[in-house]
Amino acid sequence: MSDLQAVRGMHDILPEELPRWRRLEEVFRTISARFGYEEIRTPLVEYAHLYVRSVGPDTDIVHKEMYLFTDRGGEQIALRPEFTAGVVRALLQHGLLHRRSLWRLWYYGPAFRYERPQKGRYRQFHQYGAECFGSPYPESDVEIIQLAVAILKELGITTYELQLNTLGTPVERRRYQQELVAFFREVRSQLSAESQQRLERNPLRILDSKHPADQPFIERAPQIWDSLGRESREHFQYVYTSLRAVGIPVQVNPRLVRGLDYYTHTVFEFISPQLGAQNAFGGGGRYDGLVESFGGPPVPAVGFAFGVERLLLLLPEQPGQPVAQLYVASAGAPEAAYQVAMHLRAAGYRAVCDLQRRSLKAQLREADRLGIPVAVIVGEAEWQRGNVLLRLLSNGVQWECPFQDLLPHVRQALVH
RNA sequence: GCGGGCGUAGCUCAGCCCGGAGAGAGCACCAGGUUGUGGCCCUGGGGGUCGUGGGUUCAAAUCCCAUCGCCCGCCCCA
Repeated sequence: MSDLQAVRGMHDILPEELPRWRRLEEVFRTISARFGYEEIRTPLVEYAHLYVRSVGPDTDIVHKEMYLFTDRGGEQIALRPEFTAGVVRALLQHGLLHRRSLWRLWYYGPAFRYERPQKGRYRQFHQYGAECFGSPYPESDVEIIQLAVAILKELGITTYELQLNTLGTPVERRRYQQELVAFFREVRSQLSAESQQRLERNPLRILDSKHPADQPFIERAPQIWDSLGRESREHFQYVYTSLRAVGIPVQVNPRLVRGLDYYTHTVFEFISPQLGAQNAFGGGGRYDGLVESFGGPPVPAVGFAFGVERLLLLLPEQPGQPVAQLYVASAGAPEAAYQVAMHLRAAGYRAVCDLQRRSLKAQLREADRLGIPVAVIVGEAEWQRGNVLLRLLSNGVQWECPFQDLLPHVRQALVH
């Protein structure tokens, strides 16, 4: 069994689970389109350096979670740990930003992080996300969040909280970070070991530490709000008030900082109490400096991503659909039954028949179990007369009809 | 990367603490009862290296060690 085991943290999606996945994928497609977002697909792998530059050299993602390998040409390659870097790279590589000043894009697919597996956390996981390039204005932040909310609404997911914060401009953010470092240095020895490390590597993250030892200092720490200029405040205020205005409940969380280095201004997270430790099932924010830092024009952008596996944990059950509409059973005439099935398929019906040479009884049991509503029974005697039997599995009503007239009879049988 | 819990049939689990006679139950699956008719019922049947490896013992599902996997918390994030 151990050699017949999927790689740790990797999961099969079995036929019975696929209806729910397809439902999600369909909603992603239709709601994105409704907002005018276009799909983009980028490779599963990129040069590792891309993520060092975008996500940040001091983040855990780059530090210890990337799947890295050297290809046969000696290049350092990474399995994508997220999508934004690849999307920005594609935009620049193909010069798309010269063709249009605004791009609305969405993506969906697997991503990889070498983490300890847990419920809702896998090494191969799926993300849906959307990015809007070309607007520095808060209207685009609001649109991106509304897109996310529209998807949740369409899926029937209602028990969640949307948390919102701002990190200001890169300059303000840097200034704030320096203030934070200065503040926490004073009490360094009293902080948790993790936070002492964060102080050097990623000080903002001290703010969302769960460690009890850190809490009193976090409460007294300087607030980002005080480091912001007028424009940043107005930007945040606009986002907040217009979300409230359209009835989206928002919780301002001044300690929400998120783990990627490229965020500026608006950051947000969707969290659900149903998920346990991995309670964030979506998140995003503005990243105005990223495109330029890649060597492109100074194009502002905002985006977000959902963790699809976590969304799935929140998704209400779907009623299963039967694999076929018709079961063509044979009573001593298997070849004729196969012929009848092919006839029905040619007419567009989903029809299956027995492949195990089983008894009629077993065939009907199978049909019932599969939830197939109508059986076409091809019996030797009736076939001699050019007829077949139709049987409604719901109530056992059964009748004989000429094979010639099968299609109208089937149509009628399926109405019941 | 750290701490804890759990791995027995396809699934849910009992048995393990207090080692010993055939490795069990329910559900699922297959067949028969109806030699051409599903669901309910009855009868029978198939299916298990007790996660894996090692150790202790006359004897290990049961005790010990290691290892792998899953789950929970930390961490991280979607």
